[in-house]
Amino acid sequence: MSKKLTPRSEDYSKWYNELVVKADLAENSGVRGCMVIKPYGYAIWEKMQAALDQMFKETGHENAYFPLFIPKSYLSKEASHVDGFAKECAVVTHYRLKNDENGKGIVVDPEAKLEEELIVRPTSETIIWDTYRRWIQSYRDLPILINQWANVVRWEMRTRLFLRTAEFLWQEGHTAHATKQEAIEEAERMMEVYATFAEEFMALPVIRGIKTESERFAGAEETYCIEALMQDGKALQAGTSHYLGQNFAKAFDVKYVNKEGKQEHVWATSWGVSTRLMGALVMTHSDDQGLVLPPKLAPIHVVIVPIYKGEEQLDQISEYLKPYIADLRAKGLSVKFDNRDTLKPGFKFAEYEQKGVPVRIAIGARDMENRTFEVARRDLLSKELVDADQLIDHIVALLDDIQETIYKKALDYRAGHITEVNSYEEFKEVLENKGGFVSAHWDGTAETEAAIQEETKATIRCIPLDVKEEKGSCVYSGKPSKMRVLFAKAY
RNA sequence: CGGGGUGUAGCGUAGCCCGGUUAUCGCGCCGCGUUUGGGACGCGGAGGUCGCAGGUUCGAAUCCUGCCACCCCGACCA
Repeated sequence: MSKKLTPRSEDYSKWYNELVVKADLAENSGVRGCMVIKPYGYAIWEKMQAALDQMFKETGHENAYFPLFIPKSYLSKEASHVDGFAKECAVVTHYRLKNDENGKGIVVDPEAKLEEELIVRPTSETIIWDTYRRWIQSYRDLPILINQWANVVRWEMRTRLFLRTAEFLWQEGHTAHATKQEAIEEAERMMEVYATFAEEFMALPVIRGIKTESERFAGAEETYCIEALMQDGKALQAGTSHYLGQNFAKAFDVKYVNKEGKQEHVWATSWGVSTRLMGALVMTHSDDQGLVLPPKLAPIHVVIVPIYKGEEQLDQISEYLKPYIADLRAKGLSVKFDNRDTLKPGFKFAEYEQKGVPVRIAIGARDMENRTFEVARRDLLSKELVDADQLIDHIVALLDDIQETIYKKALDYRAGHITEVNSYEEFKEVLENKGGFVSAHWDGTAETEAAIQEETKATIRCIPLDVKEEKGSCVYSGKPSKMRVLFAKAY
């Protein structure tokens, strides 16, 4: 790497991009704003998918799949929804190419213009609600609890690897309920699922909260979110869950007959997390040597690097290791034995550190003689000798410890970067010099929110769910305020 | 979409302002040998539409025009 990488440096974006590329997660594809997710990066995404999918199933959801293309007219049925997405839609206008008559290669066949343009989904509310209309007649058909794993396209002005790509992978849940209360509970439940996933699997502490009206999802009545803090002091929205009220049901005329025989519009939610979580993972735990992966999401838990002279010694080590590898795998661990002969151990050490493999075992003639293994942990970059007899138990416990340690580290960092302020001067000073979340009183108006954003680039990340009632006055307007909200500069 | 910057081998780059031999260097890659407890060394070798398309010129990586991609800042956003 060309310069020392530090997550706190001004050049954070460079650090981030280099780290992602060097750690073999992803790269820019050259197709505007799209990324190639490499196998190692995708393996992490698959781990995330598996964990989330199980949590969705445990909360009663099923997977389904809806079309990529959305007729333009669908999008305009819900007024605020179209306002929110119209400016970033990819539009399909034709369905055929032909050879240019002047021999200039392939051109769009003007004869093949679509009667109605198709939008590449930026999110699937509209096409799903158009479908739900046909599926729902009676209260007996409710609730519908469906999740979709898909890709979506948002023609963003500016893209950033993992955090904001033109095409991204995500899951979107879309549920329909007979009552308002049930829908609100669903939206809150899924926010909690996301928070649990972030904290237990990603080792990423998050703040549960609700968005202000101006930050709300286009078409939602309430947007719940989990907000995380990155190492450079910027906030990142890691997941959202929306209570949609009856907005989409009314726009798409989705009604059901209740027990009393009366027609009613259904109540809706939608919720999603995306490959942005990969960005959160990188930016939360990484250090100057590369990635640090939480064991629960690491594609490789343990890498074993042999240290030897000559083929004969390598064979001896391979043979010696067999039962240990089998035992580790029997514990459900993903173990890689790196017996590549062309690279020196030091090179391999550095490579796996860059990739964030949680535990590394080094084994050579000396260790076999002493019946020990050299065990190194990625998070602390420390090494110790472990008795061969205790290896398996040690590794299992070590992985748990790493998961917990990096979570605590991130939690401590965040705790040190939530600052209560009581004046606008202090507000600006903390934002400028320290970063992180700024907890401040706010008068509740969109005008104040916009003015603060204009002047400081900070937005209200959320009104935390566990906020305490507390009399105060708005840091900006001085008007009375009942509680503090969290501001931050955000990605 | 507005402002700024960059584009030369897989990666990182020199050369560009001021046009002129065979386009520079490092890493990586291939072969052989020696190595292997923290990113090895020697010798030999391969690899280039200088982002793309036009133009100016006897001659363009270098000057001009257009386009594309990427990076940064802004507006927008998961």
